[in-house]
Amino acid sequence: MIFTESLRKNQQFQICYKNGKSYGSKLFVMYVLENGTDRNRIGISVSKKVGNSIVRHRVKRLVLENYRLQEKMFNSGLDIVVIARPGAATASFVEVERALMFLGNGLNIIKK
RNA sequence: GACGCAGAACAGGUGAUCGCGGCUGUCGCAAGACAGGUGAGGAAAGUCCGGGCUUCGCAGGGCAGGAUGCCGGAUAACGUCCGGUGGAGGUGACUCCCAGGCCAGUGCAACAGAAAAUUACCGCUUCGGCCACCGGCCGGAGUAAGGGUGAAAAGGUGGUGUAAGAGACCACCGGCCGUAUGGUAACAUGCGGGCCGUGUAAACCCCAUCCGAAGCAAGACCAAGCAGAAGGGUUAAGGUCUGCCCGACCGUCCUUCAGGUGGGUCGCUUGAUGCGGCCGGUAACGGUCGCACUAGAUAGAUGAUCACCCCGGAGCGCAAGCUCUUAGACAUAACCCGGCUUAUCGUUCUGCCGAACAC
RNA sequence: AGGGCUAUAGCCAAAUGGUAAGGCAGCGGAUUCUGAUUCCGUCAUUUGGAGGUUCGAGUCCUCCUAGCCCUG
Repeated sequence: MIFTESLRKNQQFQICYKNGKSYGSKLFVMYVLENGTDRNRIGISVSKKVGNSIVRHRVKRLVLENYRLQEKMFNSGLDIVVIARPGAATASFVEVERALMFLGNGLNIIKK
């Protein structure tokens, strides 16, 4: 991914939760915060309640793959945190794509 | 043939496009770019055992504690595996079993029952006395066959015997002791004696064997950075060995508050390794020869889309086949091995069984 | 990585291997003109699941399943 790094430290997640804007759908909750750089940072959080290791890993990959394919459509300079809800365990690639577009439009971070 | 039993292997495949982590090569001061090749499992899981490895005051002894528990073997070791013995199940192939010791000691056995371990309620027999028609009552002695209770009642069944009975005696069965034979042993079989305090050690416990502790966030090195203060103990207290004691070593240690870092390299994958042949062994396994190198991430790399084949499901059809649908089960390495346990859609192969079913 | 705890009626929970206490709630009844209070009665067929030891397991043993906690 050209414009994007990943969020790693718990502290960065906490800052995003505290100060960022949030929007939710059936599958995911998204937090967005401007980070003051020209690059995006994305963090994906999948809790144990969603499923076992296989399921959690798959959800993470689906979200990351979708973001990668749609990367150019997003505004830059953002910290994005995506939290999976239990319904995401059985979601397909297309369903994840729709959910992410819906959340992006709701937070006004998609380029027209 | 189907069903069944045992064992082994596999865990969708191929192609195209986009994408990720190591490795190698080329270019580049560097960041990085390009190319090639490589990249999860039978359980990677649960973390239930065992070992390697590393560190610790690396020495040592005892108690406590824990684990194992028929016999023999395999192994680095094991609670694992293999072969036997005994018991249980099945027609059978075969499968299952924490299977030492209540004649060392202590404890427990509710309710019922006379009695739950040196028992006698209802009974049975006999002797004496009294009342006296058959017979009954009281007392003494013998006895444990029968009844009833219970999960379990002092060997069982049948007979001899007797006043009534009793392993008192006899036959068979069971158990114990001794002995002989076979077997490395557990044990089996035979002979003789002879009938003896029930069950529970997944109750405490006894006996035999084994166990130092912690864990790759172990541990080693490099770089960067900071600031100390207060209180307490101080020759018997402390020093990462879970507890206690002895012994030996060190010379300051502990608590609270405050401050700094939270980066990198190694450990890190060549190993009790895998595959194949031959030899030894009933087997587990061992020896030897040849070939192979097959993930090493560090918030943690394998995914997505499309097409075809295969598999599963549904419909049509005598069948061949066609159409539609679904992308599959369980489950993601984190120092490494040997096991165990648990989850799992299915497919294939090998050997075996014969009660019932079909031909 | 290492270690510990819990699971019993809708909720809170007790029980030495021997009849699954008790309270709250619910339901039915009594008392009252009606309601509250009070009193009586009722409510576990699977003690988280599977197997074993035992004459007999909530309890003892083994293996699982959930949930929670501690240390680094």
